[in-house]
Amino acid sequence: MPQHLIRKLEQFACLAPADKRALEDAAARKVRLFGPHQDIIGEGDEPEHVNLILEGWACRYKQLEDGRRQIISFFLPGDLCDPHVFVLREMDHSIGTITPVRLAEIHRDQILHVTEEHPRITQALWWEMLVTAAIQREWTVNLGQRTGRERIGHLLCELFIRLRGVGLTEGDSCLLPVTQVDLGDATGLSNVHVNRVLQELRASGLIVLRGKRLTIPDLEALQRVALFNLNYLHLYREGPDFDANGSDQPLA
Amino acid sequence: MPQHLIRKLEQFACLAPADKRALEDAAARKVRLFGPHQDIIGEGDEPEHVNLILEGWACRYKQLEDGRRQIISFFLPGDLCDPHVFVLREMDHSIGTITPVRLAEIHRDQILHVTEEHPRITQALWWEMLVTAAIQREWTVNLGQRTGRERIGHLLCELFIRLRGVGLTEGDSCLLPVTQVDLGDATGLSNVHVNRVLQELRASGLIVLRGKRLTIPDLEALQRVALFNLNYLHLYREGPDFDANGSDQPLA
DNA sequence: CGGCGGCTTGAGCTGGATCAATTACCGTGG
DNA sequence: CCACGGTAATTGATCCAGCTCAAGCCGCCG
Repeated sequence: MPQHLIRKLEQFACLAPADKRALEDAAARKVRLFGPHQDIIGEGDEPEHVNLILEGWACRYKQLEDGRRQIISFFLPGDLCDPHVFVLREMDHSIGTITPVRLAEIHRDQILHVTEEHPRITQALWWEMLVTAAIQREWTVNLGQRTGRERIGHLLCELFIRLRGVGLTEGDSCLLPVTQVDLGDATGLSNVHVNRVLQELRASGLIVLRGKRLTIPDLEALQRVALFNLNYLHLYREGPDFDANGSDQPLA
Repeated sequence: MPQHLIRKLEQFACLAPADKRALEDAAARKVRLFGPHQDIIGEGDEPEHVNLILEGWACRYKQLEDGRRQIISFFLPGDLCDPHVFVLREMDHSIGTITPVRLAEIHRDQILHVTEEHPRITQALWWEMLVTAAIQREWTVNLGQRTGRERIGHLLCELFIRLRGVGLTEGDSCLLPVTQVDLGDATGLSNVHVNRVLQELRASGLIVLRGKRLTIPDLEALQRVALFNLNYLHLYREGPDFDANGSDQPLA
């Protein structure tokens, strides 16, 4: 079931068949379905388990008292919503679906068990946590320094490359099941302005966007326009003989 | 030496004397001094150890090719710069000082050793990592949704409360050793505009700022103006009989 | 005393916001 | 097959928060 997670982790580590089976097992215990635009967990709730997105898109968001809403990150298939969140008492933000979502609820004991038995997975989850943090930092840069066109371009690059990492692109295109309002909430722009920026990107041939399908004919060109530097996604890969046992896991 | 770190962690967990000794020991091995406006580690470098700020202010930042610079987070005394960073091959951002800084370089094995022997510390470091991530998310909201005055107000609230947590406030005031350019780089505003916002906050009596000393006569008022909600700092505290052994550590 | 980094202030400009329609795109029921 | 209703995309017009440029000022240090 969790092919996407496995595929993602394999960008970093080589997992043995037993590792994969352990992940499959953990993700099969409890599967839940959500409709579009539904909260998976809300601010103030107590997190009880780790959610693994199996299918569909979701997002982390925060709403200010006066209604302004910021999307803090997108969750794509294969993404884990905080593999450790139960250390904290309550959620300081919400997680909601964008499309219909199928997810696996993984109990904390499961996580504990899997990571105890499978050092490669532990190592790979560390990598995934650190990359998630790096993405969050990059969003800070995006919102703080980039212009509208750069922000949107950057976000599209990131999403495309992340989707590619879990096998959800076809050639130079992918699905982009978000509204322009969502894009605005993620980039700190108004929906009207998002619309205009998208037109501009279309007009300069940097993207093709029809319905929910995004095509990026020349990814490098878009990256250039958006000042997108791949390094923060840390997509190097350890050698095939990589063995997590050989390198100690910090904090573990 | 690492009183600030200990004090910070004690906001969350009760540390035994042995725990504190272990932290003191780890932080005493290798101490380094930096001048102001110096890089501690740069983008592209390979991280070799964990840095613990003992004294002074530093920041994480990222510079775009054309010179635009975003401060991604501030490091205050007691802050750890990524207690796990060596999982990644190279830095995707830089860390630089603001004031002169005294820091402890902690070797990864040290961290490993301390966390193996001291579950309460492990738990507390998890808490600190998660709060760091929450702060990063809040910055995303800050940059994406808040107005200039709200952004600056929010940042000042956050810094004040974090400083208070490590014992570096005196009553309603603290040191704020950053330039207005720095504040601009952190909030995505121009230095000129930062200046005007500060004037405005001063004029409305929300802050007193003379030289490097910031006074917040009415913190709640400033919080209200900045739409600052304390919850993301997770400053509840476990009971005095809290014992990390009783609650499993995830991923460990 | 002169130089320099940082703070202030003024003036004019603009990226992006807001407000207000209008139009395209469904999915649904008749 | 079409009419209907709701959501999302688009367009136009106007406004403003925050930017840029430029100059002056202040305090500190060599």
